[in-house]
Amino acid sequence: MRVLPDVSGIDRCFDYLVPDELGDQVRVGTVVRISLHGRRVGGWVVADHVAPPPGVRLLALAKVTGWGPPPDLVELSAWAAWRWAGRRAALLGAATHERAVPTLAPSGAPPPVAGGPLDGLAAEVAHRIGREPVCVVRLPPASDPYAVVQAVCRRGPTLVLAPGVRQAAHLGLRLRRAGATVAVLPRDWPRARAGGAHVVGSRAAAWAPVDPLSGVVVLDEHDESYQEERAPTWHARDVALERARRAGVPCVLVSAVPTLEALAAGVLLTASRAEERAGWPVVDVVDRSQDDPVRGGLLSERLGPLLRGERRVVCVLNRTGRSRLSACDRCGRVARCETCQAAVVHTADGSLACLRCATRRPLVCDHCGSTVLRNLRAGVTRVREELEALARRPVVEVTAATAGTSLPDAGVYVGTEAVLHQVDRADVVVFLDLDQELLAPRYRAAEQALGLLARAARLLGGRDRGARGGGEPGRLVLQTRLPNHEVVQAALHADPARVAAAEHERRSLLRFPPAAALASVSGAAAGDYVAALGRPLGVEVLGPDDGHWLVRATDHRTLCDTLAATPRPAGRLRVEVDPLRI
DNA sequence: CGGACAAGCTGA
DNA sequence: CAGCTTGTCCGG
Repeated sequence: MRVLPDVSGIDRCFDYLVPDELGDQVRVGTVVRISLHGRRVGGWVVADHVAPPPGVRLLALAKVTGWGPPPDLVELSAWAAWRWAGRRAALLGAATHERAVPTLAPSGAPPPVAGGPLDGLAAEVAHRIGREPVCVVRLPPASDPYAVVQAVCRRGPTLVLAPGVRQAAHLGLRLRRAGATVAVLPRDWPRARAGGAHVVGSRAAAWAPVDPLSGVVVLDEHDESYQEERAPTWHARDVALERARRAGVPCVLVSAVPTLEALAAGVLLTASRAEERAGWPVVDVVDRSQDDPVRGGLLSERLGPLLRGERRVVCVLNRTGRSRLSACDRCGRVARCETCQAAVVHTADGSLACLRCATRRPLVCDHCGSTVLRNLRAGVTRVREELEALARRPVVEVTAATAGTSLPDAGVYVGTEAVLHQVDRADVVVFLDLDQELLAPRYRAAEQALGLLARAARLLGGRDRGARGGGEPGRLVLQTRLPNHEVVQAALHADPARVAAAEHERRSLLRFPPAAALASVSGAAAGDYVAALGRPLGVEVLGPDDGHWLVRATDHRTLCDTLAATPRPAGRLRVEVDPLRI
């Protein structure tokens, strides 16, 4: 047996003998313990009937721990280790239950899923998945994707991915109520391994066993939580696509705002224009291009009546703290750090702090000594105070720091994008400074901004939302100096294709994914590694920028072959293939 | 990763 | 030169 040890720092296999009494328990994927260099470590069987290298005396496996991934996922882990330039053990770890699984309960095989006739887009999906390997279903934010899931599940055991554990659990419940056998990952891993069940889960479930795999659905395909943040930075959507391709089964990518990666992978199916419009809220564009940039502030006149009513309002501002940029009211100079010249932020305790080098100083202009500083870029904490004055009712601040705590009930919330995860419904969502998203110095900024708008749209429901909210449609208010930006126009016209078209052109021109393949290389050993890459045809190296290099290649094959062919120098090194935030 | 072993440094 | 640290190598 060939075994890959689960030890960071060892990314190679060793051969062992299988004792006769364990023979029937050991197959490709089995989790075992082995003696390696005098110590006992865990590992996976990755091949059997191997010819060991000549001249080595084989040891016997020390123990069989239990069930691991099936052979197809063991093979997929080798592909993913290449694709994301990482250790194979990290991927096999994702494909394995966290606790030992010594035995499996026998699987029954009851009817996979019940349900009535499908209509509209779901019927179209049911029809097309027979002939298209990959379908991209653009479902407006307020639409329920359940019928699409159902359409795929009818074919047999299906892998369904949702961006969060909550959504996955909810979906599992609905499928069960419809009479299906469902394993909700990670809890029901042993049941999934036994086979005959649909499997639902979040990112890691891309590695869940499904037997026999009959189809794959990825919900909210654009959601960035599908990418693992630690290296190897594998993406559940791409793992799902490859799994489906290898198994020869359909893969359905669902999103209100499909990524260019998804659109490049399959055929696009959309609802009718009328249906798509109905699934987006009413959008109010507050054009601030004529407002004074310094004195205008973040709260336009349009907000007053919305805030003072009875409606539940969520305001989004992706800046924490009180002020991210201040200028002296007397001499007009921007407040900067005297040590490193970065802009200083105004902290809650009333001092100025540099986020780059941690220097602090009192609230004084370092040029003219004035103590009056004007707030040019208010953060959430400051805006909460201003909103409360304007709304004349309590305003609750929500940031990533308040996640997991129960939010106080209030009529108005203000927060970073975390507020869109923590509040589950709203009558009005206001993006106080959408330009910050539109102009963010990241190549995916437009897609990411539209993703935020889609998430906000889901809190609001469609423009035809029924009984709840007193019949008034939800409103999405966008404060911007760029009213003609394609992201604003896409939301306004419920037409995400406007962003896709503009982005496709831009990324082709600038050679950003999916028009090229990228990897970000950082860490103390990054320089040595990048030097060792050489300059193969079709590969270029950019940087370093702040200790990060970018490796760009014409396609993933070229990029990943080059990365795989380069030995890793000693020292810290992070290779991030397909970085989302650059 | 972590044990083994070798080479380098310190103090008597 | 013992006793310790630091570095490099390698595992079936």
